[in-house]
Amino acid sequence: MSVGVQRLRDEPDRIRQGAIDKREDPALVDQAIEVDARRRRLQAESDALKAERNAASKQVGDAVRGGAAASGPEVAALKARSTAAGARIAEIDAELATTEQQLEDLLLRIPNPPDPEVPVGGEEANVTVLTWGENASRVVTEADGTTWERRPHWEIGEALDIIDNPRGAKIAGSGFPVYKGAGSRLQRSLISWFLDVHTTEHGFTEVWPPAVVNTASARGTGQIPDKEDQMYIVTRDELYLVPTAEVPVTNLHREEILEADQLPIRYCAYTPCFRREAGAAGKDTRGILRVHQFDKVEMVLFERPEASEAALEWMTGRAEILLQRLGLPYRKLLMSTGEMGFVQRKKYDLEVWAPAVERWLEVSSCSNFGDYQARRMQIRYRPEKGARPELVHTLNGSGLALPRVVAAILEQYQRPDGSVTVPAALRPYLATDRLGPAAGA
RNA sequence: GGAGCGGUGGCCGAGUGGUUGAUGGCAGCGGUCUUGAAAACCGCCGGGCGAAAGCCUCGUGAGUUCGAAUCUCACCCGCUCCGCCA
Repeated sequence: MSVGVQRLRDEPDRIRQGAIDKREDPALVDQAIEVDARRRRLQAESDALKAERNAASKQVGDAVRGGAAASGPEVAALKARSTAAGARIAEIDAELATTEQQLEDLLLRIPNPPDPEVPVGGEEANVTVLTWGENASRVVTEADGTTWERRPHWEIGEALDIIDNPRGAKIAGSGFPVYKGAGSRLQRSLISWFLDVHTTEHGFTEVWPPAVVNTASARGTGQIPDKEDQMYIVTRDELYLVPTAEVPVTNLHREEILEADQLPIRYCAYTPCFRREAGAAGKDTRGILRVHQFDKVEMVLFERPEASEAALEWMTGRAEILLQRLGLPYRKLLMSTGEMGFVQRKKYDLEVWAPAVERWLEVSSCSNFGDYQARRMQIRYRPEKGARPELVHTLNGSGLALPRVVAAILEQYQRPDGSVTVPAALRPYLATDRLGPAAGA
């Protein structure tokens, strides 16, 4: 129930190649085709027997109403026919059920084939589509020839008393930072500004969803079973803390049939994001680059199939605009088949330059899922009035994730004295043009 | 947490064992009429599998029966009242 049996029959080669390029097992494709054929054979057999049983049952009713004795031999014979068919049906349906389960299991393990434009390979195959802005250097040379060195964001955060990791660790655990004073206000400002730009300039509808979802929703976006290890689970109430707003917002239209004139639907939503980061122990332990709880504004699109390709470019552009207006140099990467996830068809990552740690930091990931997610969630639309429903295409992208944007700001806008200039776009929100001890943090 | 009521097609809403996949209304689509529109009238009008015949689907799952939307059991969800909390 992910790649679609119809497509499996229509273009097995493309799906097989897609699996190879994504470094998954192409043999599953052939197994699935085989199981599908068996499933259809059993289905036909079951249907024929059911037709037989239904006919016999109907005759029982007709005979009794026609005056035959309910306990007479004529009725008894009909009943026997129906019962016999019923017994066979039970056997075949049992086999059918296991076959269907097998097929579903196989389909769930076949990845969404990448878009033809996606470069084949691993990390080395990622294509830098563009770079924007001039990367600042760690060592700054002033006009008078003096030099100073940028300090990493965690030092600045501590020095300005706006990020408190140790106390976060005390009250919740490591990876749960506390933002304080101007740091807290910076969070609010970024969230508000992102949402304001998306809603007032880009036509998104703002959504404020729950920060937990139920099992069905977690399954809908593929969080379970695929990424279950990454999620915090409230077992007592069978709830999952959202790892991204994508999960609740995409599920908004789960199992719905939309009208064509509703599309495209464009949502933006802020939520805190909770991630266990299992298996990432030891990576990026300093600062706020990799944490268990962070804040993010997400864009979620529901599009007509023919529009999704252009929509990915458009949506990625909306995220880029935010970085440009913050004045943060960044690069845009077209991710290779090996780097992109199981369910994506095409994915761009946006990375900002953090000049003190001299690293590119991923702040946005924008993907087109084609109909893959929609199939799993049964999100459909009617191309024309009265036409049969078809699956929509879904897309989503960060616009943007906060911690690394904050880190980049603290490094990029740093001054020799350790204070930080507020990017012009945020000044109306922060009500100051400088973060520093003197700014009343 | 306790008590009660309820979950039927895009929506409202009939239907308590036998041509009911489901009466009726609204919405929608096509047509007649009209300069055009409205009104009126006629027709169409849930979804899935399947090449088709046909099969499945009335919250979900199991059961009773020759046969279930209709009966039984379990579960899920919603609403109302009480309690609790803000």
